[in-house]
Amino acid sequence: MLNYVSRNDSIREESQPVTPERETDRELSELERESVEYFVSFAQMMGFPKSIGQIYGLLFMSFEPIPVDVVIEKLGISKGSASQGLNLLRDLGAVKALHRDGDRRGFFQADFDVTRIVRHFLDEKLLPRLTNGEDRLARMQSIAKATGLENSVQEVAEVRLQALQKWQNRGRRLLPLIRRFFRL
Amino acid sequence: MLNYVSRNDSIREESQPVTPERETDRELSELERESVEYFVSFAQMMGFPKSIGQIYGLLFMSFEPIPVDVVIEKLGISKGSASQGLNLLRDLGAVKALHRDGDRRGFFQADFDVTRIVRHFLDEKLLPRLTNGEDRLARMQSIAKATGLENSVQEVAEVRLQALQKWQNRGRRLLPLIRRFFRL
DNA sequence: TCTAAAGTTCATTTCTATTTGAACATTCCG
DNA sequence: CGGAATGTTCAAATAGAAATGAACTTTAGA
Repeated sequence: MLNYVSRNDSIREESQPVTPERETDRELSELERESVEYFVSFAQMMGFPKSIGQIYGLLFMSFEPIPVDVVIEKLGISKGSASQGLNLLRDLGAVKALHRDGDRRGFFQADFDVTRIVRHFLDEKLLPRLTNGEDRLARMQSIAKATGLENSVQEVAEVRLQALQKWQNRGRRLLPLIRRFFRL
Repeated sequence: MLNYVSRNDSIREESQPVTPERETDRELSELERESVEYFVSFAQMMGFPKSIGQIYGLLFMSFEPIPVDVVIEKLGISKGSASQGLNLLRDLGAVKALHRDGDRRGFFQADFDVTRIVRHFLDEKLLPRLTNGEDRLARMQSIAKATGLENSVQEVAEVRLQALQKWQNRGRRLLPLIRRFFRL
């Protein structure tokens, strides 16, 4: 949390005790640690990698925007993970990129509304699976109807596919229900 | 599909043309292949390993109960996977174990009602995560209230945690909604 | 223009979940 | 019993996902 000033190591030559850059600023506070764990679990539920949850969890509990290098140090993750993770989060709209005058680094701030993340999950993860299931089911139904199967077998297959269809339909109808429920 | 007779290789000495054990019986029919893929996808959505989906998919489209060795041959999976997978499915109630007189092998049959699988998902996968989230959130709230934080920081933290609480609550209320929707 | 900081990319490594298969246990039947 | 068929277990192999980090590109400002 708090204040991440650009560290122009070159200028400050072991002089003033200017906000002496306490070691703890580079470590997670108890609150940050809990937030990180909370969102790691959440991210995994949504099918995102751990690092995404870590980054969002950190930003969520950060009092002000954080530059990438601080994200890296605090979470102990690599430059690559941080860069990719932040870009993904930005694309999801879960995180906003800002910049500050006199600082070349990009800063990031969490969007505290998880709406976009949930919507992305529904649209990009759940919906495709549902659709995929519908396609496959339709294909099975046409195979079952096609000639070439014993009558008894065909009948059994059709009964089962019908039962499956019922569930598939329920799943499909659940989606808008969830959307309405979460108002998104 | 069809007829899996105990193969007592010892007795049938290259004599009668008794249901000549066509090669195709050991391979997946088109319908079975689709069913397997369908349930592999479904299983993965529910957080189960692929093999669970394969096995269930095969049994779902099988006209009659199948013995373990046929599951192994048709799916090309190992004895271990088949054994463990079938036991898990049996524990979930997704599959029923039977035995046939004059055959030492155990036979398995799919329960065509996916209710149990979905219920297991809700109870064992979703609910624990929700509860875990609630615990962590409560912990964060008590940390935030505790002394030791700047007033401004504390206030910001509390506002954010409140927003999070709102989502956590929604998630919690969604669960019974889903249950009602699926009638389980 | 040149340099160093910042950021990106992606082949390689690391980590984790799943599967395998061989050893072991059990059961059925001669 | 004896032993073959069946089923279980779990250490080790494998595959797939994610993270790393070094090479590369871009940018700012001296």
